[in-house]
Amino acid sequence: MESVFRFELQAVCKETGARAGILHTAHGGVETPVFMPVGTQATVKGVLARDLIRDLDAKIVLANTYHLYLRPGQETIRALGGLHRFMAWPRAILTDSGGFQVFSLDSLRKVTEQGVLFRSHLNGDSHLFTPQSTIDIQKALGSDVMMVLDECLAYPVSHEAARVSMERTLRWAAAAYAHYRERYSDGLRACFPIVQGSMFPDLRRRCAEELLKLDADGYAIGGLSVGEPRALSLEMTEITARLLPLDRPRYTMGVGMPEELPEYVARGIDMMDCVLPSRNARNGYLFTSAGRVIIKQAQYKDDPRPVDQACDCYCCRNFSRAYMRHLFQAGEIAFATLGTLHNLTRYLGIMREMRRAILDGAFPAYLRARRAAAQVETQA
RNA sequence: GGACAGGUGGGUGAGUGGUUAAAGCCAACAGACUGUAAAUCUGUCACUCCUUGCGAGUUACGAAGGUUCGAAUCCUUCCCUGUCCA
Repeated sequence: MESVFRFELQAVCKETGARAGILHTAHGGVETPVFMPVGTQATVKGVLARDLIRDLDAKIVLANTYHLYLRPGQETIRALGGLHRFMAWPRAILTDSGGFQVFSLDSLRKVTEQGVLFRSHLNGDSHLFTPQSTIDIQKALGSDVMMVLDECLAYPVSHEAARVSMERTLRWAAAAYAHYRERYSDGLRACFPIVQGSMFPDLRRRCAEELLKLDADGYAIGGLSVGEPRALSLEMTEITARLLPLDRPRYTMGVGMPEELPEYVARGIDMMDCVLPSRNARNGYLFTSAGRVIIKQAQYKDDPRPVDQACDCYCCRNFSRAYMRHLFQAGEIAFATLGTLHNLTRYLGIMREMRRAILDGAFPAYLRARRAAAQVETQA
């Protein structure tokens, strides 16, 4: 029986290795390269699932195992028909394992060989997350793409500490994958292991090579955007991506700024996610084709122009910068909605441009143009 | 007319003799944010000067005087605000 989940590679840029494809899931196809909006708590903060579908036409979003396990609990979600039904999102969902919370909640957890012992950030209760339990939780949620539990390290760390951690992440990945194969590998969903190794090429290489033995549905590159210089994130991605199988999707976790997206795609990455478009929107930082707009700045007080004159999102079609600034200053909820809608439009628009360029064999020219534009913005 | 209570930096509001150019909050201004403990967080917020320093000077707690080494803080008078009584 052919698996519902599969990655269809449609085009590869000869010059850069950038790829265009379709990730077929039980909840629809996902054209790649893709940016996945982050919806940690079963909602992309600020926007409705309806907006994500009608306005943004997003095909896949993220949700988070740790957060949904703590509240409302995966059994509650399962009883209500699963995560897709729960959040009225009929399209694909990728769930992160909680590995990022090892990094972001570092003061509330303890890593052991067995797994990660978290003290709940909500009430202090202890919860042990194991490679197997995080897969069980993600299955209960009904995730289309499950992630194995990994240890996301902060930067910088010593080579030795990174090696010890990476080896443990490898053992966890093997355990999680065995569990997944045994119980849930029904072709309706996928499971991705995560390459770690901090900023050490030899560790990245070893980790990737070991994970290849799992013959996984796809591969993620984790442990980036944890405080390292941007060039290092790209370098680690490049080193790692080269080792990954051509016929499997590649996912760089937690990146990046809009001008960085083409750089990842140029290194053969198919999937990305980041909280920047949604979080920064709520904090008044809007991404535009002409650079950033920090909407609270006094210069926008009477500015009648849309946030981005080259954007046709609902926000830019209807509202001025002056209005957006007013909403932000007044603390109005509508600002978060409009700003997030705009920022995600920008991100998804960039991804669509890139996909088209790759399919048209025009990606190298696209990349050069984007790099030139980014150069100009940096100097401005 | 009388009795109380008050008048503090853009707003609010602490401070009731010295470590106070004056807490906190708000507003304003600027910055950060990268598999979301975030509609969050940080910085600036009287003026002038320089050798930019836990630097120097000036002005400032209704007004004007006074006491004191030293006053937003104590005293006197005046002005204003609120409440109550005539």
